[in-house]
Amino acid sequence: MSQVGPSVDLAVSVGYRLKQASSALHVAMEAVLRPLGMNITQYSCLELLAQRPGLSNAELARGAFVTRQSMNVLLQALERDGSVVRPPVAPVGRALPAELTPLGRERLAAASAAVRAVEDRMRAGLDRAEAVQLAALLDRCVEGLQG
Amino acid sequence: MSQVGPSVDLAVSVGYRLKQASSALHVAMEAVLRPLGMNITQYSCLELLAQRPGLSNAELARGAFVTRQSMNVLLQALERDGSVVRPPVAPVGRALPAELTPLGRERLAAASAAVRAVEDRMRAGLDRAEAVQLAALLDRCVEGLQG
DNA sequence: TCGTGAATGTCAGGTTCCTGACATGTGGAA
DNA sequence: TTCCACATGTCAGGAACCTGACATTCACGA
Repeated sequence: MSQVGPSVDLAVSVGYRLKQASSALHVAMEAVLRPLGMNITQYSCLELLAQRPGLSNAELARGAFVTRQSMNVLLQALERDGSVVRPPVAPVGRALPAELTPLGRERLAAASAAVRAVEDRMRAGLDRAEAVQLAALLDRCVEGLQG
Repeated sequence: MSQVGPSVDLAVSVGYRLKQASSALHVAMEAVLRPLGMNITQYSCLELLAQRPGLSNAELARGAFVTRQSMNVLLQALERDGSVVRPPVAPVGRALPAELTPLGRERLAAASAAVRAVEDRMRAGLDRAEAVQLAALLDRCVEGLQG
């Protein structure tokens, strides 16, 4: 009984579950970040910069799964409010390595705690082994879609 | 060595993998639906109607993880091109039960085959048991986030 | 040496989705 | 009955993201 009609059976579709889980995570993250005056993409950008200082706009865009253009306007906003700094001229090529400011680190700390709480809630029904396995399965899905 | 700093470790974050997988699926689905002149949300709407005829605008919105307002403009477009019909007056309450037309079913058939191919590609590296388990784990994540 | 391709930053325009708001219809509680 | 909470459909305005395009910079090969 794999498939009766021409349709994708949403009740057992991995893709549908994926979208559902992603949507729920999106909503939950927006809910906890809004009181902090922060966006999901803004948070992603700051988090990426905390773990890999010096990332360029294009690299940040790939890491946050948005286009260079979207990340660029976001970075300009983060520069304006003093969370991020970029050199006025590129040290090599055209890439401008971005860095967190102390203010950026401070804003990230609050956001990161809130997001970690959300992630913990998401994994509440999973033990450690299951969480690891879920991550591995998702990785293989990405490989299948990209490779 | 669970966590050294205040940050969420993206390299092992389930949430990050989830966003990555969802993004890859989104890109892949858009790529196969674009030649058919169709949107992801449009496809979701038609697929939902195929499996549960008579769904209202609000119910379709919840099923496709968008707002009523977004689904409404989408439904109006699908009505204009003749894929969907809604009664001019609500049979009960304010809900207008939507139905697929033969044209809508036809357009869905092509889209559904394309999407199924994408989903198969996503599960290429997973055996049947792993796919079932992935779906179950994602379900538990949703429960954790919503409950 | 030169030119070709790839990657980057950036600007402009358009599309999609969301938030806020309002009117309408239903069902239960006072 | 009457009132109030809730759900639905719909309109208007704004925020976020994307596509298309262009100039600049580097690496590689003819």
